[in-house]
Amino acid sequence: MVELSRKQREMERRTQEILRVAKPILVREGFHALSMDRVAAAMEYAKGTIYNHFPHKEEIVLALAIESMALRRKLFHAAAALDAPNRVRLMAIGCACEFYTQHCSEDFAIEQWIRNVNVWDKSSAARQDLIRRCEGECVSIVSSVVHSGVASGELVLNQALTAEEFVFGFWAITFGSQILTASSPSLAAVGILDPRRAIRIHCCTLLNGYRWQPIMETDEYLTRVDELSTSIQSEFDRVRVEHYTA
Amino acid sequence: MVELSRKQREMERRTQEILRVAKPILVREGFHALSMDRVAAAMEYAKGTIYNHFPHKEEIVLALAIESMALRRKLFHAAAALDAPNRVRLMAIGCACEFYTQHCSEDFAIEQWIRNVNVWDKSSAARQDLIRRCEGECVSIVSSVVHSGVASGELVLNQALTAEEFVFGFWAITFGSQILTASSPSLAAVGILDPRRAIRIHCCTLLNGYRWQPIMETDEYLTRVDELSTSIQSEFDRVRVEHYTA
DNA sequence: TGAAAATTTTGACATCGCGTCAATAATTGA
DNA sequence: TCAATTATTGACGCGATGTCAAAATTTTCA
Repeated sequence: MVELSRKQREMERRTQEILRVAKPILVREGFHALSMDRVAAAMEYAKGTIYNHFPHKEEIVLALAIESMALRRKLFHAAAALDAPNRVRLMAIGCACEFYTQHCSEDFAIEQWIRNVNVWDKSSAARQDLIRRCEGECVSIVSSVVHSGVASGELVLNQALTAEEFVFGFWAITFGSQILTASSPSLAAVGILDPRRAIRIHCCTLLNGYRWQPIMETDEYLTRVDELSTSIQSEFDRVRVEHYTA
Repeated sequence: MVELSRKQREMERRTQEILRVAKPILVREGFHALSMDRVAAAMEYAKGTIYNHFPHKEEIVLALAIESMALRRKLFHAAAALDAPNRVRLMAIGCACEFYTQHCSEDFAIEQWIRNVNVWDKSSAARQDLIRRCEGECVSIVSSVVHSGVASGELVLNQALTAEEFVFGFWAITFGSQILTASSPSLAAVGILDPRRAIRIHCCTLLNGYRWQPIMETDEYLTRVDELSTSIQSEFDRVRVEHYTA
């Protein structure tokens, strides 16, 4: 029915509005500051109405995380779609990770909330499923590049690792370095001043260690990543803007 | 004065008792469940008395994290003290990380709380300093092994990376994989069934990529890490038990 | 159209946790 | 012994959560 559909659209529109109100509170003032009362006040609705959309604030957080992860997936997709050698496409996905952390820092911060047990356990199976699927798709995008590399003979994966386990290494080092950079109290004090550069070098060395062709020297790699990062920036920007305006 | 000192000792004893009560609540039921009222009730003191020891629960969490990180440092120290080639000592530190995550899982979980901005920002500069120092010491232990490797000629670090930046790569990949393993919803679904093994392989490849001598093949490395892990287990256990009984 | 039925919104309410602080209890010093 | 000092207590104000009966609004259908 048209009427029902209109109501559903209105409902959906307000759900989105709740998320728009909640996001800056969560990002700028933290989970604690995000209260149903406050969201309701900001929207000029009663608290009960907000509870009609989300059973608790954890569900709001997961809904926000789903949007954030969708943006990540789009960036990964754009990077993998590059018309370039497979190793370069993998580098481009690395650039996507860097772009996401730096220029979509709110989304990066929101994404981390899904790792909080309290948030995760309290939220609905439906949203948990969406998260799982999106994360799986991100891994798939990367592993498809790895599969291409194997298919084209640029990379030989002996029986020791599957493509997904190969990806896991880069996932871990990228994710780990970004979390540590964002949250480690002693990083600068200990002499790690440019963690991004360090990790780029490690990724290059790891790829060389697996003999992914063409082998690149550190300096060459750093230069190429810089160029790649610059050249792909506008495409990433386009994806981001489109994501936010949609 | 003896009297004053006795009082101080009693105060200190009770501070410890608070931590002993708080730890299982935090670990098993989460930050939210850890309330001052509950700690007070469990200890049969009034809430105000607990507030004489800690100004808020975040400070309790940081105090617990300091203990947990001290245990990590001891394990790192034990691993680095091994009478073995430098590359093997580095492997042993990797084993220490694995041991810590698996067999000191409560401490591993507590450690992560320091990365929560709300917890971190709320806590005292004194405890923040202790955390920073301990983390710095952990990095130092690892980088001293790297320095040994460089000094003995087993590893050539060109001007691209400092020893600390070198360490950062292994820190990131180890930390990242352990967080992902503990909290990533899609890991198993995506086909990463033995993340620890995958990361061991990645670390081996990375070390080989940097040509840290002696170069090891994957299979040889996996076997040696298994042996090493088994042989060093009892030492780690000793360190852990001593830490808990102290 | 209009009135009954269904749906949505509202905000008061019970409950719980935080952090404070004046009152109370315990300890110390002389 | 008693005044002074120090430590403990728990009631209190505040703010957040999640619920639910009452009120308001929308839909249905004669």
